[in-house]
Amino acid sequence: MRKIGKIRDVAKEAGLSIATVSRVVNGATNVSQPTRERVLKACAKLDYVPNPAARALSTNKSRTIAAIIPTIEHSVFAKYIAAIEQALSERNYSLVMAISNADEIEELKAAKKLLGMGAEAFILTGAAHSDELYNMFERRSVPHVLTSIWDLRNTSATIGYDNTALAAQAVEFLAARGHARIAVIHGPLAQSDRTQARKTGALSASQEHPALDFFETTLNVAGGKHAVHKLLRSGRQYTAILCFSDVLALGTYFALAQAGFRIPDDISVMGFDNLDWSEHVVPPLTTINLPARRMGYEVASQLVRHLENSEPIVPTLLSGQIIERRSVHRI
Amino acid sequence: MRKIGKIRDVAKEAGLSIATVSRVVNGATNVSQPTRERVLKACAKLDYVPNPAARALSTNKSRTIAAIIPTIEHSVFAKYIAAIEQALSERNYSLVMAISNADEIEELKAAKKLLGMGAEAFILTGAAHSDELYNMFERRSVPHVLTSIWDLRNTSATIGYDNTALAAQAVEFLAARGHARIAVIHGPLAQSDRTQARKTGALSASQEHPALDFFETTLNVAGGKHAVHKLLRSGRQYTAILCFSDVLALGTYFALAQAGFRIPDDISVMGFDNLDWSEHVVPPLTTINLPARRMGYEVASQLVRHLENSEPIVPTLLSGQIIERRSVHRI
DNA sequence: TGGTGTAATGTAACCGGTTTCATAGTGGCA
DNA sequence: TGCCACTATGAAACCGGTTACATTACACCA
Repeated sequence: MRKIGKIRDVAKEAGLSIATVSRVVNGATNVSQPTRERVLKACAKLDYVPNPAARALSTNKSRTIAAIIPTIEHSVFAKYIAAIEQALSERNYSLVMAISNADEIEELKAAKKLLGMGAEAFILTGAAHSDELYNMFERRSVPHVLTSIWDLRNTSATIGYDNTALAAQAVEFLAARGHARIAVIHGPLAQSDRTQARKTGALSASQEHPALDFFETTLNVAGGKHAVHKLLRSGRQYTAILCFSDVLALGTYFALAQAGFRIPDDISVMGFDNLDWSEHVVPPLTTINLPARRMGYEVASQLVRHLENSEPIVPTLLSGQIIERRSVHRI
Repeated sequence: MRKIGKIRDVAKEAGLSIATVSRVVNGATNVSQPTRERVLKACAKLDYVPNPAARALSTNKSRTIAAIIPTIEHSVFAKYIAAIEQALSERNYSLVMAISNADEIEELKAAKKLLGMGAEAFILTGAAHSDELYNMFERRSVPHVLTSIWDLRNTSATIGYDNTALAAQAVEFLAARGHARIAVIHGPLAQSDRTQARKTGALSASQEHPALDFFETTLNVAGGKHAVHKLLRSGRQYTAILCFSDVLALGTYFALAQAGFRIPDDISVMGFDNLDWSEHVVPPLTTINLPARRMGYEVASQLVRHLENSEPIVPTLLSGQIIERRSVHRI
């Protein structure tokens, strides 16, 4: 097993100084062609890879960006993280990731750790974060962006959707198709300002009509099922169920099937997210497309541009659209 | 905005040497209590956080472990990654992640980048990796473990399941319930040695009886649906469908519903993975539980123990079990 | 009382790069 | 031929920690 060379070894091997080796490795232009080749040959021979810590120490740059997400076990976040990783990778940055379980304390702890590990910038989800976290970012002037939301009044840059408007559109969409009594199923409000925003949006679009009843549950298939059971037991007649996540809609599909309801003949169902399987359920799910992948890509590339060229981070609204499929019926 | 202090500033503030500050920060025991307190106060006052690059440079440790996964958009990987992250986090390590899209070239590129970013160890998926990757690990003696598989003959440590045996068990399970003609739906063989192993296992358990037909498709809900369409068009009468992933099983459920088949009365369906929604589909899916979370945890903790105490990495078999629910019918 | 062992602290070398600045070498031009 | 401008290269300072080793101070004991 050959010994792995350091820059000094490479310099010795090539009969040059370490400064020249460094120049070649970093692609400086003021190196003559023959010299460059000698260095490259020596590098290859010694299997040289620059020590990242040394490099980070002297340049004061780690080329590492941190993302903290509430959970990865919801495919909308998985898509989003995949896009971030890809975008960073293309720009030769690395992603360090932590999962907060939608808990501000855990998030703060994770952020400290990631900062202490050299992250140069942070990608967060939503607007709700501990003051201490914001203070820390402020004091150390750590660039960061809030995603999945779009809010120009926020002091931090936001790149994401207008959850309020989108939920309002969904309600309007159902109302326009004659639905007057709608059950809304959503995840835990306490854990997600985005869910809150959607609820607000739905309410603002209804104004008594259509009538909206909200059912809070856990954000998974089981939660969707439970909510439907509850809603069925309530005895009220709903003509449509609006789920604030396709995952809940999937649970809704199964609970309704079990109870003998046909979609959309007996009751309509609408989702939110447009996950990759949404068009393949039966009947295909009418939902709102959230460009999670584009969001991840956008955040990552803006952050890199900011770090490399000090370009400002511009708050960006990503537009969602209603995807009409077969699960909503016109009354 | 206060200036963030370096170790020298802290030393000056406390009226001590940088060595003492370093000792306190790193929890060395040979520091007197009053001194420790003075240092801590100075640290707090200057908001001191050790520079990770400097630390990594002098200790030659980055406390960073890399994981390369084929895709994150399959929830079994998401669960697994979440567990890795959690385990590493508890031990004060960081996770850097890359996605290979099941492509050896991409994987190699990612590994180089992550190594060049300071990863101390690697977590890979499956056994199929480029020779160059193995050589690189060899030359630089990078600790690594292969997951999702278990193979004592592999020169690298493996921590995972015995895919072959598990698939065989699944076939035996169906055979024992009287199924003589089984359709097996699986993802792309070329991309996954685990899928290949499962196919091998299924074949070894059948020996002509039960008869097995294999349907290769994409690894998602749409793929499951397409495979079922094809299988239905084939005209053969299958009494059971075995899916090598619950995701495919979900597609199968919808395709069968669409075609007017009832599960399990008309045809049985069995899955593989036991994703969190598998027990909530209707009927609840009989499947094989793969302890993805435990696997992630195990890999991460073994790797950390290896890095910190040079403990050897011991290949570990994680047992999967058949979870019998309602989707398989006894003939 | 002097010697010795031990605990607490300081000094300085070192980790492996990048980068500033100095210097050597070269060709062009008067 | 001598000077200049410019390119290619090298020497050394520096990044911010850790740690081996030196030093100091003090308690204990013969």
